[in-house]
Amino acid sequence: MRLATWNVNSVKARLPRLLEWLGETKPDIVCLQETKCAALAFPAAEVGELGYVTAAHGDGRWNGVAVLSKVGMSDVALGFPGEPAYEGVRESRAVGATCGGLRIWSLYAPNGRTLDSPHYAYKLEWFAAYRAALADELGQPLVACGDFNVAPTDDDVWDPALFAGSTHVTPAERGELAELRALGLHDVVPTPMKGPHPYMYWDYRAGMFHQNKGMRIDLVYASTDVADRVRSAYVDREARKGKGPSDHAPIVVDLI
DNA sequence: ATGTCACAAACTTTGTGA
Repeated sequence: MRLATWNVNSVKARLPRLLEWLGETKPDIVCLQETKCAALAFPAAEVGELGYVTAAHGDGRWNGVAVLSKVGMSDVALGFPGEPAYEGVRESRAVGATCGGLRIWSLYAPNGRTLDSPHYAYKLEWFAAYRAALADELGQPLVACGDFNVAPTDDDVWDPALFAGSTHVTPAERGELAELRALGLHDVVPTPMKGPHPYMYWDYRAGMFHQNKGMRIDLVYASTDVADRVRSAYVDREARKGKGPSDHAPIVVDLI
């Protein structure tokens, strides 16, 4: 069983690359984030030709998440109970589905913007609400993965000093990850394709990818039974190269 | 590091978000 998660930064803009990558990598289950696509506009027919069924949750211009599966799909959940709204709008940041005997969540956590922004408070509330909702789903093989917009440790950013006073690295944000792990979830850390750090996000600007100034903010959190089945996990940095990439690379996890 | 990219409306340029 091969599982993947990828923040594609617009599924429409990335569609040729996504289809090529799916054909080469052949994951059984794929979690996508930042599809930036209304649910009805998702290219389900195109991925369908490769054998995937789709669960898409989308607003249109911003956010948007999806699960693709070749191994069946049931119990699709668009968002989760108690999911908070931002400025009155419940955004498309979580989609759940049961595929191939696994409970899967594709997550796109709020960015937070700045520490004094209402978006930061919303980010922390969103994590707490997700954790509460997930408590009802424990006891089955489960994977919660996607763009968490939090670097778990200082080793997960290229220069921790630059992040002083910024989002993504605060004790409060890292505390939310710790609370998720306290539910019995395990951080499946992928192997980097190059260099010592399993970064999968590099800003488009300033040659950050070339200099490997990246971050590990996309995470795979797996229940114990699933974590015990992990044979390998890697960051596919090849997918970040070339013309028209996302600013994130995919993570690929192989389960026994 | 603030050097790019994607989107949509104000639509051949700008504002927003990341």
